Amino acid sequence: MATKTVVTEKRYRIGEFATKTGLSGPTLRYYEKEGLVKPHRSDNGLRYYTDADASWIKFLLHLKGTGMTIEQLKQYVAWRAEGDATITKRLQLLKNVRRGFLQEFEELQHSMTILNDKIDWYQGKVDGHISDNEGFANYLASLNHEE
Amino acid sequence: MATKTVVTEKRYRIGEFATKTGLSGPTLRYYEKEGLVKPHRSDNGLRYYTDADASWIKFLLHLKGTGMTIEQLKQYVAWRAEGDATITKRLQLLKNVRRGFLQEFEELQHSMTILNDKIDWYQGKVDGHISDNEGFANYLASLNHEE
DNA sequence: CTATGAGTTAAAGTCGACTTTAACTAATGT
DNA sequence: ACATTAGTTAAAGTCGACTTTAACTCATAG
Repeated sequence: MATKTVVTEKRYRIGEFATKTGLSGPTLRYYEKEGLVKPHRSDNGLRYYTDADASWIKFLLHLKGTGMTIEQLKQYVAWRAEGDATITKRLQLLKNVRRGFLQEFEELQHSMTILNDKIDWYQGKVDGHISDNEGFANYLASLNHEE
Repeated sequence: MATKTVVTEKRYRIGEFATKTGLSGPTLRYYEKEGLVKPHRSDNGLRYYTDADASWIKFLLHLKGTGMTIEQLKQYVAWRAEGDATITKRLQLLKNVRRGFLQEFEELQHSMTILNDKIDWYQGKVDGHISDNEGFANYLASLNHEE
């Protein structure tokens, strides 16, 4: 009789998983304490994570990247655990997050413009294109940005 | 002999200036303590700010918005106080800030894509376009984003 | 001229998001 | 077997960026 081979999903212990996700071990434990991720335990009591857990963490980090706080993520995860009944709540939460994010995004673009102008101005001074005593306000006025 | 009228710049006391800049009084004092802004004093000892101070604060807030920390702003301000000898240093600092900011910007855009996809997925579930048991991973795969 | 609302200072407190410490147990290479 | 290296917990500490408190003084309308 041939040996039966059970294909088991890869198990990552916390150290390897930390490397994989770019988080630290303590941060993973912290996220777990906050209920954001639920690793599994091997028979010996050590945590292990799977590739599915990695996808989940990545998704969470993207949400976090859009400005969601840990508290908001906890709310989202709590609703998710409640099942389909909370789908509209989750959708609403994500839409609110997107609204805030878009707003922030516009401000970022404006700041980027200002930063670029300032860099150009300094570059001009360094390269001698801008007279020694032309101020930045002056220079800005010479561009056509609204403020 | 006609009365001489000296046109004086408007003076904002801290409360009015806080409203004008969107910062709080304590925050303005904090920034002052960190050397980011130097308000003036009237004869009675109260702080006052001018429109030029407001422009300066706005500029600082834009830099802050691009990800500069208070410490970096302090460095920038310190160099600025040293005069033209530090222009290349300041230019270099701002360019570094821009590099980091652009990098962050790309990550933000990616997160935005994920957030949008997730919202679309929820919307699909709510509207019934997506079958009850199609997971997000599945849905993502049906789009053509790289990850 | 006095009540009420700003403004003053220095110092302590808060908050979010981790990080570090301490005191342990488990796994692994030689 | 033993020395490293990795993992375990709960609790305390850190850090950046403010915010709050306390104990004052100053400004101004009635």
